[in-house]
Amino acid sequence: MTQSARPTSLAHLANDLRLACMRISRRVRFESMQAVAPHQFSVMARLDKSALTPRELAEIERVSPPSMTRTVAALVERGLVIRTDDPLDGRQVFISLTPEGASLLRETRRQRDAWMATRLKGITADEREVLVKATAILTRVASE
Amino acid sequence: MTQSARPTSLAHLANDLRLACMRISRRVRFESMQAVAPHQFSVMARLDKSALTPRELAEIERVSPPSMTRTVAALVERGLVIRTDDPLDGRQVFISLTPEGASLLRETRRQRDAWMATRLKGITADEREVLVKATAILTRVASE
DNA sequence: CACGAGTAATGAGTTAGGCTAAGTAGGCTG
DNA sequence: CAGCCTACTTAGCCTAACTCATTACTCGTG
Repeated sequence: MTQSARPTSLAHLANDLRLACMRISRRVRFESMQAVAPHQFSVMARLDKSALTPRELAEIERVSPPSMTRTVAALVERGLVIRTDDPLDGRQVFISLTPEGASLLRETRRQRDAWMATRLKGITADEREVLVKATAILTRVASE
Repeated sequence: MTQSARPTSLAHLANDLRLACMRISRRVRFESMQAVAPHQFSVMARLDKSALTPRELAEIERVSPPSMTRTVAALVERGLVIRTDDPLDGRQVFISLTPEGASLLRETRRQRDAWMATRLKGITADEREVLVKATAILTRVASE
């Protein structure tokens, strides 16, 4: 009630929309499978598109290189990612998903989507139409 | 583009909307002030409306009572919250924000809102109207 | 072509926050 | 008032972050 019935100033919209997104995000993370720790899952998600070096992963995840070494080691241990030597630069290694890792990633995403879809079942057709339009805007805003 | 131009099935909407919310949430968390650790900030936010006992905080944050003891101790140490004995039940204590804690909370929220508001400056009036409606729906969905 | 500077990754050691189990103090009830 | 329950804390362990130091390799230059 405090959220939705307020004047539509930009500041209020920013506040309410931010809170709504953060709550949704929080609940999605909570409800989904906990097969790997959040920081491990985050790394796996980065590897979905392409293989990366430990340093790149560390920078993307804003973590120190030794921490990433540790996280990667744990994922290698579990068979979810694999290390490959760079043939051109002997100092570097590439980290990529194993089939098991890719499968786990897909499964987790499927569960998250399922949770979200369940939530959306209760809305009306009009509301759905609003959310479809809003999603396009939000996606653009998030990527700016 | 992969996000917004897809058919409006419930499954696609769930996926796109979830991703958009999670990205926004992630970016807000990244961009805002890091004066206190996330779990500490979360506790402070809970104390904004009213004082709570350690047990209540532990349950809300889904953390064990000893962990909450530690978190609260760290916040007391920094002067951001204060412990008050319950005059009716000598076992209990109440945790509440100090003026400094309340001030830090406001400042962090202000920063987060500012980030979000900046993002929203670029949208059209129509889009804003869509987001206002969507926010009400999302807020309801997130609290179900 | 050898050697010093620079870079990638990792190892060692510390700190912080999570947990469980156990302890202490205060309230409640037969 | 004895015994039990509850609220919180302390103790001890585990994991994951950090910094600093080390190893292995690359590259540029004298």
